[in-house]
Amino acid sequence: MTDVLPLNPAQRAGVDYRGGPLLLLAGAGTGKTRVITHRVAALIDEGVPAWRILAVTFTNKAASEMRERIAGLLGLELDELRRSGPWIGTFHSICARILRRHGEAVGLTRNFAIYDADDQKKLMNRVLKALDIDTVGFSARAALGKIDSAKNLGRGRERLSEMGYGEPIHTWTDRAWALYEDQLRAADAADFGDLLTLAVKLLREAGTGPTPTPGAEAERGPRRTVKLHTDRAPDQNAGKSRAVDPVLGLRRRFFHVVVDEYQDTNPVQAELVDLLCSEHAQLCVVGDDDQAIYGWRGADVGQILGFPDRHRGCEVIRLEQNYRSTALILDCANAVIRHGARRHDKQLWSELGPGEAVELHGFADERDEARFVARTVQRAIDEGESPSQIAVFYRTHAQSRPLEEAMRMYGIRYRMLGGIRFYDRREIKDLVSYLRLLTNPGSDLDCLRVINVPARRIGAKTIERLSSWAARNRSSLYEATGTASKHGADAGLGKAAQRAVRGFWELVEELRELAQADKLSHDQIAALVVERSAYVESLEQEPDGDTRIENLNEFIGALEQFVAEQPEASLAEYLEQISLATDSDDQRVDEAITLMTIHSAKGLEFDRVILTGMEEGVFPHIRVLKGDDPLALEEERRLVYVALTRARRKLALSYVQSRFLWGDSQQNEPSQFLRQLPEEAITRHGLATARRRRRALESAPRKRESRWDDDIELEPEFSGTTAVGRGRGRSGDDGGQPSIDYDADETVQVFRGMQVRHAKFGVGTVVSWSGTGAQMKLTLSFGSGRKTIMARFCQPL
DNA sequence: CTCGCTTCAATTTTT
DNA sequence: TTGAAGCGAG
Repeated sequence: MTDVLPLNPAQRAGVDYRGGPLLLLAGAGTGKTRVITHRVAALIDEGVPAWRILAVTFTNKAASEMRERIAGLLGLELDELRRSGPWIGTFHSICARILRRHGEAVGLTRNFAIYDADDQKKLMNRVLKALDIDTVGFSARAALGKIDSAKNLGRGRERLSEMGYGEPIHTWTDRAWALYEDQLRAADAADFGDLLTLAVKLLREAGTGPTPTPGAEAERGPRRTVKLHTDRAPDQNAGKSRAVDPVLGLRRRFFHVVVDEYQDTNPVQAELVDLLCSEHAQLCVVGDDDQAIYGWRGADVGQILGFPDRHRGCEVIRLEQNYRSTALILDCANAVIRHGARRHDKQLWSELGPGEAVELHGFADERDEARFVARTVQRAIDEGESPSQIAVFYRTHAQSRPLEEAMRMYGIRYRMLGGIRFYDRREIKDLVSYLRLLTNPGSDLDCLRVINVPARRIGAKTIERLSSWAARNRSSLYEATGTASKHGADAGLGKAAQRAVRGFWELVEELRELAQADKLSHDQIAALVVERSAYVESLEQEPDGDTRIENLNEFIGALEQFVAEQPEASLAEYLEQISLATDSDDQRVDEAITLMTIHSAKGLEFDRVILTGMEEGVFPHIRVLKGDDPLALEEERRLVYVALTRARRKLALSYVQSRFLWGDSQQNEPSQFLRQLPEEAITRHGLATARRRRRALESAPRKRESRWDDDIELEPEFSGTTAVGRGRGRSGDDGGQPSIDYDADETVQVFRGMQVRHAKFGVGTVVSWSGTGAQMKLTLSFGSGRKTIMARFCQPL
């Protein structure tokens, strides 16, 4: 993390090598980011014009971290670095940037919108309806899945039925795809796949031409252009006598290209890299085949494995010294990954000493597991560990709920990555749709979304009439509202409907004029949308209205900040940032621990990691076990590896015997990956069912006879129920409920998670209790912290 | 036209 | 269990 230590020889080589294509195989925690940032900084330091440098990362977070660190190394302010113009971003953001500038050729204006998964699904549903496709087993999701995989392979609207998706059903997909694509273009929109495909198409069709060599400008370029070129990027002095095709210019622009997480690039992305590498550019790709976990998104590990073959004279440098984790943790990670096939061989080692053994815990069910997690976290925080350095992982989002509940019950602050994003909230999407409609009235999807939000008496029937009018007159839905509100009888609308539609149209027109007048900033426009549409008033009527209104304000606040930071940027560019944002891009909250899937943990590290749900069918996932793709299991293995190598000092894994998931409870064996952990690196902690647990409390630990973990010693301590029935301690699930006497004639059962009200502190949740009757004290968790209070001062809710 | 009800289907990982 | 889509009553 720090840049205080000197680079080790391999890292140094990665920074300094200039002899051609370079493959940097960087195991987890080997200082990969350090090498990349030092490399870019060194290039700039050597006089390579910064705008000639392209660095591609996997997440926006990684991109901003890289920017900061490079700026730091060069002693520049972030703004100075930005102005000097290196391109640092994710594939998607770089493509979006290219398309904003040059997208006309592929049918996008500079204000095009980016459709997220939700938008895509809505659009596809409309398409399927329009085509009258509602065959069983043909969902929008399935169609989009096929289309997306095709796009990840670099195809654009070819016939899926001819692409190896041979089944008859895909003639439907062909038709659906064609219409879907038409609708996207008509709406001036692109989906995630389009960003890549269209950018590649653009670049590919820009043709080829002579390419400048690095340094050519300085050595033999015409004097006058030297300055121009070395000082400023071409697109920053647009309009200056440059006859060259600007897109072709892009292909010749970069002298140094660095790609991070190369193991997770898919074929389109690989082609994009090639297209952006001018003939003499130095390409440096960095990655770890052991951490390839995006095969399902079209990424191809073959890309990194075969890189040396595809690039003649390629230099391969291996980073194998791990600076992150202690040795026992690495032993586990190495052991699991060693079972994998098809990988560049490497062995991570660490000088940090053995550290603590990796803990392996078994539980009866997911609630026990969650309690264990909460208690472990609580103890760690009590002992001074920083919550921001603690993470809990799971394979799928579905596993998060019991964990969240346990956190709330214990009053532990947490944040969750990858659940419902802030920008996915209904109210935010509504506002965004309004904003998109202002810049882009052709977007039927957005029009559809807000035409009756807040409810203004425009229902399905009216919308249907408007759409068919629009279809007949080959206009957008929004245009139709405009016309219909003037002479609405054309569309067959009744008086009331006409008035309602007119109201909507006038509202949007007014807002559009204000937006186009350029007098108001984007955040002011957004505030105006909310105000004029009376959205807040309608939210006030709803159950969770307050929260939603707060969210809107937060959104407008964020927009205001964006305007302050980038006054020149368009609204479309801000909305782009939103579309491409992930939760992991959010700022780290210091006082909260993090709950996330392993996929979103990629690239992160924590002092303490708890990996939950290590069961067959959960991890490896059931779809992998049932499917017939042997490579899928390998990807699960790599996922385990990624999870384990996130931990710096403390690592615990847990599994349960019975898990309630998707409506019913399933009994699963411990994950096969657990068997691969070396005994000498782990300590085992017991599993017990609820019944056995009680027995265990009475007698000393003993062996059990189940096929389940014959070798596991029962530990009465493990799941926090030792004090059941004794009326104290952090317990209180099954049996032996203690009670509070509130009044002579009223006794109330106490249970953990129970909500009570205190006159001064408000509503809190029972975490634990001690004493009985009038002497009983409750430990309560309030939003602000915990308090221990006499039970008789609390009211049950 | 809206609202509230029922039914039904889906349920990995994400830019 | 959840969410979305479909249906009928006011």
